[in-house]
Amino acid sequence: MSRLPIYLRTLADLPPSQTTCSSEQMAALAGVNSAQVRKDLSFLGSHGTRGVGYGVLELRSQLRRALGLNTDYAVIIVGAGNLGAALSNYGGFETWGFAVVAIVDADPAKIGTEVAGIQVESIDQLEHIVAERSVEIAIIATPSRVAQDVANRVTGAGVRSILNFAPAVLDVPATVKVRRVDLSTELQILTYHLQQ
Amino acid sequence: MSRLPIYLRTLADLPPSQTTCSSEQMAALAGVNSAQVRKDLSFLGSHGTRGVGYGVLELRSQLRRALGLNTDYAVIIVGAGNLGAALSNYGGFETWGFAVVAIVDADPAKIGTEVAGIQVESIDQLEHIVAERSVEIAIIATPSRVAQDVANRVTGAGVRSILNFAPAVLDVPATVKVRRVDLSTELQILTYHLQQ
DNA sequence: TAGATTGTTAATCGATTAACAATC
DNA sequence: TAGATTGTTAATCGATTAACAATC
Repeated sequence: MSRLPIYLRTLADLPPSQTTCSSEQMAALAGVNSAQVRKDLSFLGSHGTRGVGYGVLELRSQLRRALGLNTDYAVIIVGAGNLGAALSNYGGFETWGFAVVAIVDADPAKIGTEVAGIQVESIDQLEHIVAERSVEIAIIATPSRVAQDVANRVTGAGVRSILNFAPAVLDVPATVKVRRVDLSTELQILTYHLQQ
Repeated sequence: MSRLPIYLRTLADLPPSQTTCSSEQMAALAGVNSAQVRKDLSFLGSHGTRGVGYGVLELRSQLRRALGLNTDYAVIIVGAGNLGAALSNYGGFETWGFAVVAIVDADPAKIGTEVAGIQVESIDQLEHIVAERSVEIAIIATPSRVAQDVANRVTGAGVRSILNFAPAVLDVPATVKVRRVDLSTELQILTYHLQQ
């Protein structure tokens, strides 16, 4: 196992009201095999007790550490259009340790307005903001036309992780990680089952 | 292979200016192994010519058929907030055979306004719209609080595919397929590599 | 002690890839 | 014919799972 399986994230949220939990229970919860759960947990340096199960509190903090949920990551959103606004308003980020520290846009009419309680700043400030606020993740929510430009600028400024919502393939240095959320692909996958 | 690999979709868009294309070229394009390309295409009932490659036009139409890109799917967007608006404005849907036939919202202030050239309708009309316009896919872009309610209503109305943007797990009949786009998970995956 | 559950091995399964005869 | 590329087999690789001794 080179990388932590993502299903473990659901277990990082286990209610501590239950003091222990068996691999069988966790498997049912996460929809995987119990042997897999035991194997993955043992890889983390397991702390189960035979005949009893795993201590939930211990497990939670262990998983959170392993999954990087204890650190806060500073996020910049580039593009204050509908998508940028939707992302800013999205409630789920803080829960998982992401802090939106800036929203920037190129449109002078948008600069200075508030989106989700954050003032939109000028894209001219991008490099400055990234450096000053230790931004680690950039979310590109611009038209595809300018996505590559933005990617160049954020990577130039030192960002090493990009979440790209623009329907465009970005060309970045190998050290930069890009994840693309392609809404069409998501719909595509849904249609597999429509065709029986 | 139980299901068509999604990487084939990139090949369905091959420029027909090039009359033939080798498995090697396609592999480079899609970032997979050439043997895999040949195997998958042969599964579709292959039409390559040894020593030459695959006919691009033939391949395109074959892939489009196999991937279901020839049919048009009617989509309803539930929620005309920032996310709903972002999705409506998203240019990529039509390209892949999805037609947004309605946007509905519960807020009377939003009903009647235009989003991406489509008039927002009342959520009261949901069942009526689904039936009348043969809606097959629902996109849930509402607050999580009401997501389950919406899911109940759209499945009740006959929708069998849901793309869920609300950070909530939906409880639906087994015959209904739900895909959840969880923005936090996407960020999560990005952070794996931040931790070296 | 008896029952439950871990941790780990070995078996299984499936997916990926190398290799090459077939053949354009 | 010579070179290129397919289609497919067999080998490899990795991931999943069954099974069970260890042990709480």
